[in-house]
Amino acid sequence: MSQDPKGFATHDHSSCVRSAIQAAEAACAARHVQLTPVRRRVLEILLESHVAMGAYDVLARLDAEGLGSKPPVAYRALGFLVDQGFVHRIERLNAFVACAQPGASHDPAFMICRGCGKVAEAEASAALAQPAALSGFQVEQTVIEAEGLCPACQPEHAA
Amino acid sequence: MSQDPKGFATHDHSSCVRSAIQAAEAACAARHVQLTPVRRRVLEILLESHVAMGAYDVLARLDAEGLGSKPPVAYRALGFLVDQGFVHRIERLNAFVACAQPGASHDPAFMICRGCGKVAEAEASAALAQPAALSGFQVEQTVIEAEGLCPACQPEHAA
DNA sequence: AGTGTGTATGTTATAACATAACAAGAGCAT
DNA sequence: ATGCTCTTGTTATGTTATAACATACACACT
Repeated sequence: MSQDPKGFATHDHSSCVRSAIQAAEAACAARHVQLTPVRRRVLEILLESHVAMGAYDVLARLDAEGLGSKPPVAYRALGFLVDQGFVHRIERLNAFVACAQPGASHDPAFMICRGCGKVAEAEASAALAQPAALSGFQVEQTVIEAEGLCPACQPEHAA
Repeated sequence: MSQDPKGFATHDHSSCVRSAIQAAEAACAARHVQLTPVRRRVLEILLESHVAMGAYDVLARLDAEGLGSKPPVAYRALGFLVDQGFVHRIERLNAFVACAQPGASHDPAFMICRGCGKVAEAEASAALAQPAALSGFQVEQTVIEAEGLCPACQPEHAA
């Protein structure tokens, strides 16, 4: 698929959230796994923005809401959401971001704005297919993360 | 350049080490920075294998040799080596590996074997060029890390 | 109702990774 | 000898992540 990366463009965020939650609910039902209150709330928290959050930031929110105060609570919920593909881990930041394209590609690529922290999701070209084939390496999972500046955070060059 | 990834193939490792050290010495001289004993030793330690090491593993080695026992010693040396391009940080592992291709590309891509831990370095195709252009994102640095199995660690399928 | 099973959560403790901040030495130029 | 810069030493702490064990809850079977 050659989809628009979507990430940084302004968009109807509330519908973005709604569809993500619905997709998660549907997927959980289909897979016979539970979107429990903690798990659902963590997903909602991450969906509030397209900014990546650390596990302890998420935990602080849970704590404030009385949903849990100890690290494993946050890590377990995040682990579940990552396993189900509703949330992605950003290795570069040791942080987590809600999946922007529910149902779309696994092994996505990310563009991380160092200005505003927003993370956009894009299609991962098979970046290592050729060298892997050459060397006989069997790729199981690929991390592709670019850091830089989103359009809104770039210094105006013309004016 | 469309270079052989080299990584997992057996090779003359001592010459591999020698050339890396020489390249580092030359580069340091050219840039008027110092390859001090600690820095040099850290590079040598990482060069002993193509396996990524955590900062604390490196530190343990330094400590055993009387070269330093506190985290900042290791992190400073590693930071220097990364800045100079002699060592790469593997985000996925929170670990460090000696650069296998002194002088070659910046922004390399890595293949990480989950069996033996070896890390091979390859050319990073411009994996995000297209989506970045589409969305107006200005890429400054890219992390490309594939995890999987190197040829030696793949279960024999035929026999 | 009682019991077993599986899944999820609560809690303690600790492991693993990383850096801020300040003190002290070493080399070199003035 | 004084000041400057770079490097290292050290203390303390911050940040990220998980192992291990206890508890609870739901459902299924008898």
